Amino acid sequence: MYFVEVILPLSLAKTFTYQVSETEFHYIKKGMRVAVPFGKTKMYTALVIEIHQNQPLLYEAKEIHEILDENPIVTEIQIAHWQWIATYYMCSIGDVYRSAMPSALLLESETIISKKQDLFVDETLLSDDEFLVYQALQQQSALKVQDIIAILNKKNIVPILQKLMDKNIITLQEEISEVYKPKLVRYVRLHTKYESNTGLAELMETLKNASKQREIVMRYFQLSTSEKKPITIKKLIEATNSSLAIVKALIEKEIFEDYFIQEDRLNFLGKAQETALELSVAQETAFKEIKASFAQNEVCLLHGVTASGKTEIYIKLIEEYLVSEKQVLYLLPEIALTTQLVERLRAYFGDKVAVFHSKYNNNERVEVWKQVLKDAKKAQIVIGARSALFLPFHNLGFVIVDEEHEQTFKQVDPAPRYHARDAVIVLAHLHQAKVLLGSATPSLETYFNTQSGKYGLVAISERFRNVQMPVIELVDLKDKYFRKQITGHFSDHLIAAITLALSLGEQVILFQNRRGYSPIIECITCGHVPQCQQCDVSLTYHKHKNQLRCHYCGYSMSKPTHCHCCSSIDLTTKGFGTEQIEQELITIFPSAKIGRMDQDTTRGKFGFEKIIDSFKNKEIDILVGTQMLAKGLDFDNVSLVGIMNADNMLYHPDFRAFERSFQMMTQVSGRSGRSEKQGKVIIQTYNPNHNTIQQVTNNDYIGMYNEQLYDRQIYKYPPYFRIIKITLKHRDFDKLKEGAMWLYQVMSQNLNMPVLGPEEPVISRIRNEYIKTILVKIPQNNSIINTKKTIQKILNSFEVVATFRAIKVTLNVDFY
DNA sequence: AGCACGCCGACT
DNA sequence: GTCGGCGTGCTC
Repeated sequence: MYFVEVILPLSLAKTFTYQVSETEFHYIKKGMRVAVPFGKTKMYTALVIEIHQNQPLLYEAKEIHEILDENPIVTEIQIAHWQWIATYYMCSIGDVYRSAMPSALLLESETIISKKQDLFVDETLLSDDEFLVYQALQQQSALKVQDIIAILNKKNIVPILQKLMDKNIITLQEEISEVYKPKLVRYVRLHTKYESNTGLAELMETLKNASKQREIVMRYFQLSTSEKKPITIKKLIEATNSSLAIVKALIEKEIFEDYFIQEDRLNFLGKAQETALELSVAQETAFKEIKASFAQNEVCLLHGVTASGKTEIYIKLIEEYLVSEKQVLYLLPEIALTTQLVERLRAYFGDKVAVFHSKYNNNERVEVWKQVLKDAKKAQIVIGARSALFLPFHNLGFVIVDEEHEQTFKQVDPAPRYHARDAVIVLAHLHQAKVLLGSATPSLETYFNTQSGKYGLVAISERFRNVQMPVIELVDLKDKYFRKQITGHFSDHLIAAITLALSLGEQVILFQNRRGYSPIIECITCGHVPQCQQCDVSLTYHKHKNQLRCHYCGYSMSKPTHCHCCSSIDLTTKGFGTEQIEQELITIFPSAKIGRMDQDTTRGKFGFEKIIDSFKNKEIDILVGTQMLAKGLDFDNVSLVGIMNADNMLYHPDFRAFERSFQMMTQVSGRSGRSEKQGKVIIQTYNPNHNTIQQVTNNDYIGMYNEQLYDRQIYKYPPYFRIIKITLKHRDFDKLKEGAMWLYQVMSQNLNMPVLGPEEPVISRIRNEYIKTILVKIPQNNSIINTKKTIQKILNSFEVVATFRAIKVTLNVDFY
């Protein structure tokens, strides 16, 4: 007997065993997909990871439904990598499988309802609902479950279908349909009967009274002789300035016939334009140092100040790996950044560059997947956000993780909650490839690894083309308020600097790390603050839409005219966001053009690009935005960056608050002065003497690193301790509290390390679910693997307790 | 994750 | 009396 071991795209810890025939046994290879029945009704796309002859003893294995691939579409390295992710991040392999594969390759079955052939139905015996379904089936031969739900306007349709089955009127069928659709382009050619010369004369004769059609035919001949290649319908219509209807008429008359050719979606037609790339002395030195470092270490950190020209070094390195025919992966924190970079890389590498990220549609993703799988030239360099690391590389030689410190590399929800930087280092190790991490403000962990000798370190301390680092000036808000030198949220100093920059035709960026108008609306009389009904947060005021909105669940209500508590009409706002800054700018600088960039203005597919483009084209003088601004964008006409309030970042209840504040302020400052002129940065703060702010001002990364590292050691945080966060959620507060306490006690008794909690997070209720968290801090010298095993065992016994089973538990390893 | 099975409240 | 709510358990 023959069996295969498969992974299912479900959050289940186990693999499953299915029976196959002898022929199938010899055909199937690891990494192929098979459709399998699972449970009573469902069919899933499973992935074969083992082929064996060990019959399961406790159950009878079902047979697979069909084999979906001719060749493996997942490599063995990938399967090994997925298994590492599942173990390390404590999730099921099914979770990894589901998020790693483009969804078009992972099909679920759908129930198709169809009417039995040639039957006589006594319609009077049908209920109303049954009759409606029966009637619908007379018009359409097959219906989906969703269709029937829509027809009957009911959620539970199973009983009705059951009755129709009993009456022998319908049958149900499970169907898996391929979602991936190759792109087909429609072409025309002359019908075969006119190919001969006599046929041609005959054709002209038939068309002598149809001038437009005749013109098209004539034009077709011209095109086919001049182009010497097939002609698309689109081209023919354009060339003759006619319409599809006329061409269709010709096809119907059997003068033309149409046919389809499959086309590749990943067609970049441009050619590499730039060839010679000159590195500056500093860049050249760094380039050589990186190569030297790769002789020793698998991973190297390139720590270059903002605008030090890291991209040019990346390009030079990529070139070297292309020569040795290796695949290159370039990871970026944000999709929005890809456009700028893709253009730049394509200028050098032409059609060898492929792009992969989650905003791509399913078909495009499948095509990138297939190109990478066959090690095609047109996908030799892949640029993508974190999910690109799941592509089926065979021959990976080099990985770049740009802006390595960015939190967006860590997936928060859903599982697998992996960190792309760390996961890709493991992947590179499996391929024996090299990894270059790049950042102006490296994460503490990474820099720590360079200090311990685990990673190599290469630094660039000067900007590209000798541009100077910006001057950073601090404005003491306390003093300014005392002297009444504040208009809205702007100090006189900042206003003067903006005025100067505008008068010189230069652009300004203002940074405020909070969207909306103001985070809180408060009643002056009774102090009441409107809260979200479902979450434990106050509602944020959005002036433009005159709404109060919850940033956690999206709930919104129109702005109240009076206090819901005491009916007073004296309402005031507290705190401020980008929207309010924008409003104030309009009154202070009425002639300036002002743009805003935050989650609210960058919705939609090209929202981000639109704002960036109009800023680049100088259609915007002052750009106000949130942290999106900090993400490695290049503008050369920005001479001033203003940070509206540095303090709200510093006092986040998070052990990384200072590190993050440093990174964010340094990155935003880096947007200033990218061409010959030295840029300026103005930071408004109530704490000008705060260490972190001083470190930003002095561009003192090492100072920040040493100070924070000391704190991390004292307070038991990474890199000295690894942290696993366990989140518990339930609608019933008491049940949650009891369960969390039980879990905490068992864990602190069984784990020989700090266990903290159960704690209520700052936002302790979201969408009507209460939340508690427990933190486990694993010291450096402890075995991470054994600790995770113990935690898993404890969680298993937690699930056995009936009252706790309903509590949702999520695990987040390295949750920062 | 789905989905069926099974036990209790609100309707004809 | 039934419809339909969701708690529980299983899926090779």
